[in-house]
Amino acid sequence: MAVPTGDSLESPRLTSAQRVLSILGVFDTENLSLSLSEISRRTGLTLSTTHRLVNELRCWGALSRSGDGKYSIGLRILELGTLTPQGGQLREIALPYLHDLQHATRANIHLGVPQGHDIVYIESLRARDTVPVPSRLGGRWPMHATGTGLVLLAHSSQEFQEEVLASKLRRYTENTLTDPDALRHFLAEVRKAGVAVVESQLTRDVMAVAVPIRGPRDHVVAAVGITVPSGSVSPRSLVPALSASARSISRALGAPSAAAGGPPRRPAHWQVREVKYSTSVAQREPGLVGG
Amino acid sequence: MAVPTGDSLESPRLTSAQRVLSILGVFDTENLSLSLSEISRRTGLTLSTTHRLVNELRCWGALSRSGDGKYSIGLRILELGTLTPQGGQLREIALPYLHDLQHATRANIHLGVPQGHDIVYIESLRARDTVPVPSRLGGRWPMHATGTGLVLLAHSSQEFQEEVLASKLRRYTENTLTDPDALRHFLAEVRKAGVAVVESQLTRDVMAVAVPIRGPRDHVVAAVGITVPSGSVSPRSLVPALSASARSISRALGAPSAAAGGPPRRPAHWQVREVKYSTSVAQREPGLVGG
DNA sequence: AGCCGAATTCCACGGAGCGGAAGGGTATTT
DNA sequence: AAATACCCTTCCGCTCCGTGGAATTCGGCT
Repeated sequence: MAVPTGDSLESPRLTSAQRVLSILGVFDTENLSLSLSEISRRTGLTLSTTHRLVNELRCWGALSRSGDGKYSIGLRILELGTLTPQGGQLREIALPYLHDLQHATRANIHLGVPQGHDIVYIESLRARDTVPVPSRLGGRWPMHATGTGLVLLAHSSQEFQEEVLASKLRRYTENTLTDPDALRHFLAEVRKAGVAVVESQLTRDVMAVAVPIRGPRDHVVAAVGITVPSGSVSPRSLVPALSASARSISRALGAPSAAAGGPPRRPAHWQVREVKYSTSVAQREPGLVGG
Repeated sequence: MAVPTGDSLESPRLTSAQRVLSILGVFDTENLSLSLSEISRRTGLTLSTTHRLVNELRCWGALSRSGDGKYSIGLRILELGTLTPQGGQLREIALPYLHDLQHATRANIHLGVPQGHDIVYIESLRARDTVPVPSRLGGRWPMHATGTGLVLLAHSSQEFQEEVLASKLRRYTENTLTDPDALRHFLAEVRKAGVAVVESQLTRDVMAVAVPIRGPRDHVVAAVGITVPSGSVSPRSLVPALSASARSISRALGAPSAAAGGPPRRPAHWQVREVKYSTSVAQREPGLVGG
């Protein structure tokens, strides 16, 4: 159905569920707390509608009201977020290894998973005495611009890779890989070497090294990366520690290829119903995090 | 079955926003992934309604579908959760100090903020070689049952304390403080000593030590706690490190009483009656839907 | 005071969303 | 192999809920 209005501000005909979600969607890192009117303006909803929905969200705990009368995201959302397969179990399992890795390398450590064309960081351990990197827990960046993202992309399906390569690839620095052919070549290298080393792709004078993490069916489910200031240390020297950590995490996740010594260890009493195409991590944790 | 009998599940006349939220609400730590039908049953919504709403949520990223066709909470929720004032900035600021604290003590570290009558953990650093404690990031427990919760309660408004004491106080172990008078006495001790030391209140054979963290207006905005196995170390020996960390975090948050170089903190008179809005504690929900 | 913006409440109308029912798929049972 | 029992998906008419405009209150600023 053609849109009859030539108005630049057409009414997007939202469903009521979309209205609710659009309210949550106006919050971002630059808008951590917003007044009712601001929410109304940014969503395009009328003030009365916004008022009613915001109150329902607040009662449920999805929004909270701070001292100045403004609204921000509520703790209930934080709780919910820990229930994601990635942010919950995967992060939980990986965390001790990431701590060890940071302790050993004193660098910034990131753990990321794919979502859409982006990579989302489900953990970000920042070193105190190194360059600040623009990545935080919950942060999202295009895959082609980060070391961890390129690792994930390299191990994605062929069609997905082409889909990403065909999209608009934003250039962040002069080093950002945006040429499809160059990227294809780079991704092949990453697959072959098992590690991605990038320099100043997203941020100048920052080097990143990243390797994949595999899950129960040996699929790449996440990537772990280290970022250090350019020239501080040889990136290659970080690879062994990084690889070891990634392998430990993979093993803890039940990845066959990372199984210790003998045959692939299978989590007992855990019936895996044959799944068609599992792009996400399996559900239950083997439960051997501690010692 | 359309009989409006006095069934335990009567039709609660939900608004459409509540329907959306109720879908998100059926996920918890024991139900990390649910099929469409399960969501439908647990929410009480009809299958077709559930189907439509779930799809809208999935398109937006609030839900994701895993390989086996089940749904779980989506990464977008995780991202949103990092935008909460507590889970975002506060956690971000506190994290390095908590890491140091864990490194020094090798114990479980928790950072919690109040919500309703509960305490919610916005960070949980688990020691590898100690007892497992039933607390995870995003976990929620009654204030009266945890060391951190008791600290927060002790520094809440008088009326809020009474409100909590008047509510049903669940007993988790034989040590759980459930008697209002005993609790009042304990809370007074906590205020006086500036630290809460509890033993096996929530979990047997686990000791917890917790101290408050103060924000810009010197309000207690969070609590940090350590848990160790009973008898392993003297809880008192952990207090100095814990207090130092809490003070560092308070200072980083801009708490006047923790300002660098200032005079030793005096046992503040807590008659700060003019609590305008304490951003967190005074979070009641007077606005009831409908009305 | 007067002005302005924000927040809150009220109400009638219209169409979005609800739910019943039917169709198609897949695994489990007889 | 037929039968059974789920589960997921789609369609469509009716109804009731949500919408948005207007009116009211509140608070800050000149």
